[in-house]
Amino acid sequence: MSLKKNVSTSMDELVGLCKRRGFIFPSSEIYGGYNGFYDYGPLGCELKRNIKDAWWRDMVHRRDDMVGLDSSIIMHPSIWKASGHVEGFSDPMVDCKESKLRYRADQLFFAPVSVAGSVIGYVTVLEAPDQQELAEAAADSLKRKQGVQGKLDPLVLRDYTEAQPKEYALIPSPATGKPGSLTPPRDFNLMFETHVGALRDASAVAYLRPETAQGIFANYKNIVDTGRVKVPFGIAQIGKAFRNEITPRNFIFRSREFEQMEIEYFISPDADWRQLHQEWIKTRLDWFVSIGLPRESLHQDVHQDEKLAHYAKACTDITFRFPHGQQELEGIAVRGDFDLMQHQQHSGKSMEYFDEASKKKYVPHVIEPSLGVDRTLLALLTAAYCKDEVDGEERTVLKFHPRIAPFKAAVFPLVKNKEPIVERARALYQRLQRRWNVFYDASGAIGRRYRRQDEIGTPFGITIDFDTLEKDGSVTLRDRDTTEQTRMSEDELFSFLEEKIDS
RNA sequence: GCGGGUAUAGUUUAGAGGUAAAACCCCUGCCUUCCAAGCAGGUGUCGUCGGUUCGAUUCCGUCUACCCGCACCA
Repeated sequence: MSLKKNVSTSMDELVGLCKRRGFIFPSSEIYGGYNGFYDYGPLGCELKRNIKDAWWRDMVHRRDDMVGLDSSIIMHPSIWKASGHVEGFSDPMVDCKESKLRYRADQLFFAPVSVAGSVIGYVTVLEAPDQQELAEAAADSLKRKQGVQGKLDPLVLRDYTEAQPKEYALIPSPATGKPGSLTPPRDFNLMFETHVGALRDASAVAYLRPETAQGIFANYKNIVDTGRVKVPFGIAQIGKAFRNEITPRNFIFRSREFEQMEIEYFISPDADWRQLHQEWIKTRLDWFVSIGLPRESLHQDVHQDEKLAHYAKACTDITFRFPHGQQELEGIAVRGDFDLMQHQQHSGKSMEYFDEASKKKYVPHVIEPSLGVDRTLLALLTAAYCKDEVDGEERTVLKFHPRIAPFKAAVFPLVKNKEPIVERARALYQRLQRRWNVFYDASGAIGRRYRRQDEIGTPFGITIDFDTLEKDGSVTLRDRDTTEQTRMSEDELFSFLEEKIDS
């Protein structure tokens, strides 16, 4: 058997396999599909559930400092005002009609150029550390081109969102340098709106949550008051989130409805957050490896200070080599006390915590490891997808870790026209089924049945043959990745599977 | 949102202005003592809406979805 590395898994192949085998379907496909939404089929929902279960077990059940939460998707609209999503979770965009380029209005700066109080034109610069100098140079060149004498008045840069309607026609496009080709800024809030109650007026507006994290902050006080938790501790939540993305793309990587697994880990303001941050990064990297992502496919993207959001002290993304490029899987941010302070201010409720150990009162800071379930699933599919050759025949294999494989094992009677073999196989299948999600298949040649399971990532095939009945009761266990076979007793089989799947 | 491309069975493809095909897959039966075997049978298709036409899956337009590039991704 020769192995080919899956160096260039193409997204097309993956999408095709997902659909063909029932992992993922386009949403509403019978009506032509619906951009940005996907459905998880029989195998996909098992895979997804296994990912979430593994995360919950490892991050919540197997730790002493974590508790869980399941908050509502629609929450009081004030939550999103406090969090900044109503104001800030939007990107006003500007298009240049001539060059077809698009800019974020808040990253595009302009200023009227005036000499001795009279405006001779406008200049535009893109956001940059030296934008003031660039603008002044542009203004200078404008003055010379127009042959105007005199000293330039000081330039006052404003971003494009502050432009007056009458100025739109005067501001030059950064691409062409000519005025008049920029559109007015178009506002785009990424939150889905809905209405709560019978009235559909402005007072009834509510939002589908764009992240699960705010549900955690909103319940922080409840959990501190009732949960017998002590800082440092974390609250974990898994749930759907919704963002009205401008351009969903790359299959389930960026969709409008997706599922998050988020932790808010509350720490003392005096704690060594740099070290705790590093510990979380390691914890999360190890976890990805434990569910089957190769360590060498994972990288860290450390955000530079100037790239950080205003509420973050540090942020490191864990990225993965997806078919469409090296992209973010999980963000691990140090958010300080921004969110709790915002909610304290907007709700008027104290978010202070009394620390018994230090006898101090404070609002805790947080470290936020936040990842997408769907992205994790896509990463696992990408990593698992392989094409092998077995005896000259190409086969497609999903080399899932047994922990997350949709089916843990498949049971086959070697032939189906010998009733005792079939009976014995069904009996074993039913025994296994009490414990794991397993599959039974009696149709077709045994080799075909193995290949079918290879393609959906079932790690083990168990075959009942004549020796099982006539000799020692042993069964054949066939390994998906090596295709090697081992005979073992049913008792040995159970302890083998237990070790491989549940450890 | 802009530009380009694509859309025929579950998959990969063929096809012609006049009853739409093949291979593989899938299902059933027979056979089969470990890697997609064989035999017999079977299900299933022109993305949407509109126009031209006696007749459109084919020509034209619309919409939708997908792919590539640009832009975007607190």
